[in-house]
Amino acid sequence: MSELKYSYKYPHPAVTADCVIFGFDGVSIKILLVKRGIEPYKGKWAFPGGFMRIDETSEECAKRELDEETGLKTSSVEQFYTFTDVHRDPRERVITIAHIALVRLSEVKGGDDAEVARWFAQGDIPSLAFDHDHILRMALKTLKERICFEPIGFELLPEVFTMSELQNLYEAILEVKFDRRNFYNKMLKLGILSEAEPRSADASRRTPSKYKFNATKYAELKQKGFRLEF
Amino acid sequence: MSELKYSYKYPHPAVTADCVIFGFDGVSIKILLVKRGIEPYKGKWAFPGGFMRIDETSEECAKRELDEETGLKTSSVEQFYTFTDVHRDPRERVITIAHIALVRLSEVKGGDDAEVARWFAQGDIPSLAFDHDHILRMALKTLKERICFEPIGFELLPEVFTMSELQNLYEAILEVKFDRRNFYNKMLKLGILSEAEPRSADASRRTPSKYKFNATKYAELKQKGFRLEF
DNA sequence: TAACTTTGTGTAAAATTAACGCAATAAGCT
DNA sequence: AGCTTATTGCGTTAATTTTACACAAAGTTA
Repeated sequence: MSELKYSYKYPHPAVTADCVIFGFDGVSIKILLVKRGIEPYKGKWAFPGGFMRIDETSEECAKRELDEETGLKTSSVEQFYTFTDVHRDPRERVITIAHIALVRLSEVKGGDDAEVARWFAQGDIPSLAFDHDHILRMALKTLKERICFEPIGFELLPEVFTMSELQNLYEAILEVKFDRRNFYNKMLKLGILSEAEPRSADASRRTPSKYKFNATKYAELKQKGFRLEF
Repeated sequence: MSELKYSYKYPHPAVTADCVIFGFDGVSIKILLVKRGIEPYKGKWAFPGGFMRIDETSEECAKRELDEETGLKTSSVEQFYTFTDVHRDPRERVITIAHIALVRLSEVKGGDDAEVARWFAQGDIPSLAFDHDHILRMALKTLKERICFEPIGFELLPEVFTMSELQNLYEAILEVKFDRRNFYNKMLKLGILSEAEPRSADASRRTPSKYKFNATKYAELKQKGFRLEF
């Protein structure tokens, strides 16, 4: 009555997919963690993730685990590094394909059990299970690099946003400060923003213009190979 | 007398590490392929690689396979993407962690069996085994990105090189042409080059200056976070 | 020998980036 | 209500960087 039904000539590592989930509340970056309910590292916070099934790709696995553990559904899931340290899991040899997921906080319904899944501010992350501290460092580094090549920010912002929100996002991810007016000019000149509404006449100075992401224009730019410089 | 000695409760994919090996002959990029001696894809060209052992990381595996299949030893091996398509190997479920290796052609001794391993010019690659065509496309894309952040070129060039060789390398990787004088100025201003010899007095105009990579200066630059713009 | 290539060293114009000014007006405070 | 502060749109100017070429010396090729 052995439960070990799957046998191989050579040892096979287990393969998992983990998800580093980023959100943005208009001011700072948030990261979603789940509290582990079982050993090892029971009670510690970790990234959602789990064992890859034999008939799914790592991205499919990451999305499935994300949904199962947090109820979030997002199309923006992409691998960024595979962690293969021999002793990263005390149970058996496990390698994990780590993914970055971007979700719109504005679309997240608050129904989650806060004891199980919680958003943490970037500077407020507790020590994590497994090698997830290491995974987090790599994820943050990757996010910084990607934001210069792809307008990933638009996956984090609501459909319609202000220039200040966009700037806050870039500043939060890149950990720098920009001059508001120069940032404004640079973004507009890029051409990947369109004004959401034609700025109503009664709008006063203090009411900011609303923008949205222009996917068509971005596709053209991407074709030529562009890069955001900061 | 079953040979299936390793058993698990759930199915485990096999994990391999593959190596896309780049070399540079002073003019163009070369890629090292090995001819497969066994099925599947027997007789087809492929990247060196093989199954990861249970006690080694993917990089250790990549280096070991590289050595075993081609006799090359290089320290510059780094993963760039993990390929997880469900049917990428007809035998069983195999995911592969793909690596980029950079080797100095000047240090490669020609003793290899040309029937088994051969350098191909970049535009001259035959159709490859498995999903290795896909892997190659990704590797070339990754190389283009990395060369803007790290002076990986210096792993491909001999210890001492001329400015033209360096420019040829950048042009080959990025598939663009630069103005010779502007490239020269930009590279010198960066400060990561030192003159190898103080340009002998009898050297005529046609004898180019020799440079080498200044690792100290690069470390300083890297600290600040730099980027090569092209 | 003539035509061409390769190398070192420039320079001037064009484009981009960085730094900052200012007025209008909403919001906060007493 | 009156005062201060913060936010937004729209500029300008100076510094820096990028781009496009010029030219002479000296090998190489035909």
